[in-house]
Amino acid sequence: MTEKNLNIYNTLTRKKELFEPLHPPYVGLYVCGPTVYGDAHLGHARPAITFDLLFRYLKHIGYKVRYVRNITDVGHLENDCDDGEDKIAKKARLEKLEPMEVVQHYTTRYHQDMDALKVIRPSIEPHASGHIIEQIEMIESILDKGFAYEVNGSVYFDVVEYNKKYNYGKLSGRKLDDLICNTRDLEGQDEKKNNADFALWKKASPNHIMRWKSPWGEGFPGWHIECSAMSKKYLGEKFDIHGGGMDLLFPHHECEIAQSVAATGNEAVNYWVHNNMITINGQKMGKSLDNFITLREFFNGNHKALKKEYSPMTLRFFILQAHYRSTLDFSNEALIAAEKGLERLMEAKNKIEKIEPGKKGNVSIDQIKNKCYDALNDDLNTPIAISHLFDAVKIINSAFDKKTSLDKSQIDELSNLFNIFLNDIFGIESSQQADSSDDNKVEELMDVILEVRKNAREKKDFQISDYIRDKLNELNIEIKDTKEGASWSIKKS
RNA sequence: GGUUUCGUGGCCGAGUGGCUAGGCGGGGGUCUGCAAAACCCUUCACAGCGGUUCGAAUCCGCUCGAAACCUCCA
Repeated sequence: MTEKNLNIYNTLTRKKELFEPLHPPYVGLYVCGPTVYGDAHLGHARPAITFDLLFRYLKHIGYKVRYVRNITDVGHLENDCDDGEDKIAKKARLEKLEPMEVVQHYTTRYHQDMDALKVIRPSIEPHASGHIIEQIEMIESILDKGFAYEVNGSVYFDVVEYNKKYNYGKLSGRKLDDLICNTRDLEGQDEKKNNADFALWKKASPNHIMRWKSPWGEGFPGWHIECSAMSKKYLGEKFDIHGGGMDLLFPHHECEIAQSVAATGNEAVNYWVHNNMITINGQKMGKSLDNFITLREFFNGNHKALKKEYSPMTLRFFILQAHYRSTLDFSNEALIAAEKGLERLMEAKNKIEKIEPGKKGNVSIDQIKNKCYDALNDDLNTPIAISHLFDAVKIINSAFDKKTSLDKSQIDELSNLFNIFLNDIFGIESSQQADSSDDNKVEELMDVILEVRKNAREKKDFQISDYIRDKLNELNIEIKDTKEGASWSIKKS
């Protein structure tokens, strides 16, 4: 199909590297998913869309991809909570719900939001709570290898011991000595041999709701073990790509490396890929900073920082217009700009089939296509690829206006270009679904209205024709008079 | 304090030794009954100071400023 010369930035080496899977044509991809204790915000959309793009592109260039993205429903400590109660448990008590009820609620809503963004669901979406046994097994093998110790029903990873044989900090560029000196004092710290050690298993306090039996008593798994255990289970001891947000680099991913190496002796991941943050007023949008805007709020415009609502496709396009390793700053202006740009792109796409074929034009669609592939092969450079699609927009518009001419094969190539890149790879789809039978009625109705208006215009009765246009405009239906007659579309705002 | 990044035009964002990024906005024009759309033209740039080089926004150094991580976070 195409040359598989995808280059991807590997955080481990801090370089762009040619992507070569361990077992072609199969590719194993693991991405850290959400902790389901609240609605997803714009920040959550970034890794979802970034790795959706990678998933789509890998498949497009011919790989068979198993994409695993976990749901974290256990194990994250609340920072203001002294008894080691995890986030899910805390929320559950506040709302007097079963923890699993909270998990189910927010998982469903997460799925709805991701579906709206046209994020393809992963091949496997394992829950941490469903893999307690696997996590316990992994902890046992780390204990067996002598890289962990048990204290009081909790098990900690012995970073110092591990660092004697391996290199703790290789991913994030940290040195163990600095870590030991610089770590803050936290609850339960006194149980650890060293500050830098981290929990593999935590003993549950009496009021802790989420608890499981283990060889060390009742408790719950540590902060990082789920990803190691589940990636091993579904992708093997060694797999190709592990993704996630940059904020997970340390300690989460660093600990994952240590756990896998300690348990199996193998470096599990070949390529570490990290997306950057979305910022708001120059600061990371995040749960703890309380400066986040949920996806639902974007979709319906219900947030004081939003001037209007923004469609899922606008958000998707907004995210794709920046390179995934750059920070992306949110603002209404930027989103409106993205919305308009996307509209231009979509309108051009819809015009392709209406172009009348003529003489072969002096443009190379193939060249644009190759440039798009080059851009994506260069560490998924979507902004560049999109800029080439805008070049194609100019070609389309000018042919549609009969200022230039394209032959049948060029028109087909354009259609193909947009189908491949805009739809298949970028996952941008028309937000106007024409799938219900009601829409046919609307279609017929609009034909009648436009016919009336056309007659009025021919009689130069512009009062009537403008009245129709203005009234429809009030209903968010926009009329455009082109040389081929009037067309209508529903405005998104 | 340590680790890792970044600082591009009115806004968002690519690029990274010499060749137009792109989008949005602003200005002018063509088209149109008027609009809208489209098309054409146009404006505004690489934080500062040194250095390397025939040539730097791009490499190096310093200064200033910002962010992420070091604690749950996408």
